[in-house]
Amino acid sequence: MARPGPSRRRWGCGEEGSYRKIFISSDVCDKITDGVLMLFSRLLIPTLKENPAEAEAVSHRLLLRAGMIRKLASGIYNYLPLGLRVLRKVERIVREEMDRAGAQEVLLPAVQPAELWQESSRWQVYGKELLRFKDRHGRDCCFGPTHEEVITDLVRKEVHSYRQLPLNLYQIQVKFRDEIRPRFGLIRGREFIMKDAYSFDADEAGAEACYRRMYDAYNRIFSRCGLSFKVVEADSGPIGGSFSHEFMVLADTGEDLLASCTSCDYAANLEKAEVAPAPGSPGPPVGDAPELAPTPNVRTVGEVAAFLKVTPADIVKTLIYETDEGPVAVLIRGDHDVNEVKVKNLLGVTDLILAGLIRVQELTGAEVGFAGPVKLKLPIYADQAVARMTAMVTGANRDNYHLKQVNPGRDVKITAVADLRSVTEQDPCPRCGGVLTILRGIEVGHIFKLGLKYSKALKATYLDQEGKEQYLYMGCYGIGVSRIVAAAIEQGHDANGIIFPMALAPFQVGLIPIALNDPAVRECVESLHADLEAAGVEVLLDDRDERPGVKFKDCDLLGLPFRVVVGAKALDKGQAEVKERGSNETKFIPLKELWDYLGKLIQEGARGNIIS
RNA sequence: CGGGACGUGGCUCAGCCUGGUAGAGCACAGCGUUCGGGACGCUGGGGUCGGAGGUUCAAAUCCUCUCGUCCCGACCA
Repeated sequence: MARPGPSRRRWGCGEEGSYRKIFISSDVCDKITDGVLMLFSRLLIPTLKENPAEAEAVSHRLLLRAGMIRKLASGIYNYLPLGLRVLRKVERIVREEMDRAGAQEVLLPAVQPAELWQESSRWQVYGKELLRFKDRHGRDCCFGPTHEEVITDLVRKEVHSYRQLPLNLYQIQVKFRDEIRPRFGLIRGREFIMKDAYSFDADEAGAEACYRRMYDAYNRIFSRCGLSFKVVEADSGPIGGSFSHEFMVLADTGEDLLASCTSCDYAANLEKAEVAPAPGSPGPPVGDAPELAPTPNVRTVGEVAAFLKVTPADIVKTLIYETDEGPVAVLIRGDHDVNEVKVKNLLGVTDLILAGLIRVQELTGAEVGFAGPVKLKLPIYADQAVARMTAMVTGANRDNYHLKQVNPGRDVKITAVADLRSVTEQDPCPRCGGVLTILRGIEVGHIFKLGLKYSKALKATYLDQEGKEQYLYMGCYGIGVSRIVAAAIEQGHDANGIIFPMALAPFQVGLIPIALNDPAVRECVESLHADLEAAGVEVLLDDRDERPGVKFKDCDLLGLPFRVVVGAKALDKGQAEVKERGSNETKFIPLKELWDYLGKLIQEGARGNIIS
């Protein structure tokens, strides 16, 4: 019989004849050792009927139920054979696209010496997330949460000339971040698998070109993974310059909020999303001076609004923050939310913490709930919406009193006005004035320009054409490889289990024989299995001595895109039943056409796997 | 780190309030019957009730401490 397509021996199989007689147990072990057959009964796939108590998020639950992962400790997981297969699929796509974009794969150590981190001064800065320990000689070490230091060290030692540039190195590595709160299984583990790439360029223009190449590569990667995602502008922190994008998989369980315009292509992480300044200019001050109003035990915006019969938009919250440069006050309109990332960036500080009850009393002279900007002896930063208000209501810095008719320019000494709040769906798009929606997403990729931060700290330089020493321009590009596995499940599932995109499914076809003891069924399944494997289709043959219902349930749970059932009835007509996991469509296909039928569908579904 | 919940065979949980025999379902092993959507019968193995201390004649149950896990908020792929 002619084999369709190239005979791919993906699992290093032996003779074609060895596909046969798969149910003869004495042979089976040999074949398994050879890696020829993927028999359900031989693989470690400990599926669970019930939801594990420890799992809440869909992907976490289903990964456990499908026997893909098991927890070893908080935020630390074993990958079982099926889970690993999915992970490998992601890795393969990532490798292919990184290579295609001109990056080179390396493998850097997981354990790193403290010296490098001290050199970049992140040993002090990184905090408790960095897992530190000592080796037997008492030398400080850490388990790498990221590899800027290591890669920069490598490159400063090996790269000295502009002739060696540009350079883009990546790795797929286990990382460890001692997260405050690991959660949602693979979405936020402490140990996780990440692809991280670092680019080195002679100048800024080169760095930006590289950034764009990575941007394109990332789009290809996530498309190929079959994910529905959105690229958003991201906060790059104090060092990042103007370029930073995050790749978000849209999912209700996402931990990130993003604002997206329904008319243009503006999209940004909520931390970053700009608020368009309102048009027009503020009206003249109202009244002659602020007016004291008793507000006994009335503290929150809601309470004050109700008590004084005004709207939250008439009120201004005065938030007292502690920073590494001392305390500050931030003014936000009552119906708005402060955006601490924006505040941090404006102030150029790394620590920003709401002051405690006692500190607030020290600094304002009143309990929390009565702080106000009038005569407050702190630097005062006002959101642009506040600066436009007239006759606002604020705390009086006196217990049980508020002030009415406060006018920013007249009564409050404002240090600076800026965009300090988060956008809402009521705000217009800052680019086109269109309508914004707020969505949830899982961050699966982040690219940003590092500039000279690390090359300066670690003195990574090269000689340019004039023989002048120059710092290397760096970029950094991460992908949460293990997180993608979870994200794909968050996006693809139903009540029966996982619905994997073709490109990530551990197998493309689940082959289920009904009534194994029927020789005709057995014969048919054997040859189908052989034909499909030979056609390059990955098949999981459920050879277990289980009732059909059990096999159907497991097949659905595992999320294999196609289920092929061979039963006596259809077989009499020379047919097999093919069910598509995603659509639940069932068709009876003549056996002879099966590989052709499936092959086409799989190719279509896995456009991702084909490099165009 | 703050707030909440929970730790009882491999899994899901009951028992705890009101102290006295450790239970169910699933899973597992054997036998038999079944066999197109998580079958059934019989038999069997498996738990120092997270750990330590205390109260008590007696602790899964009450008290204290401790460890671990999960959920909600501040970090990040």
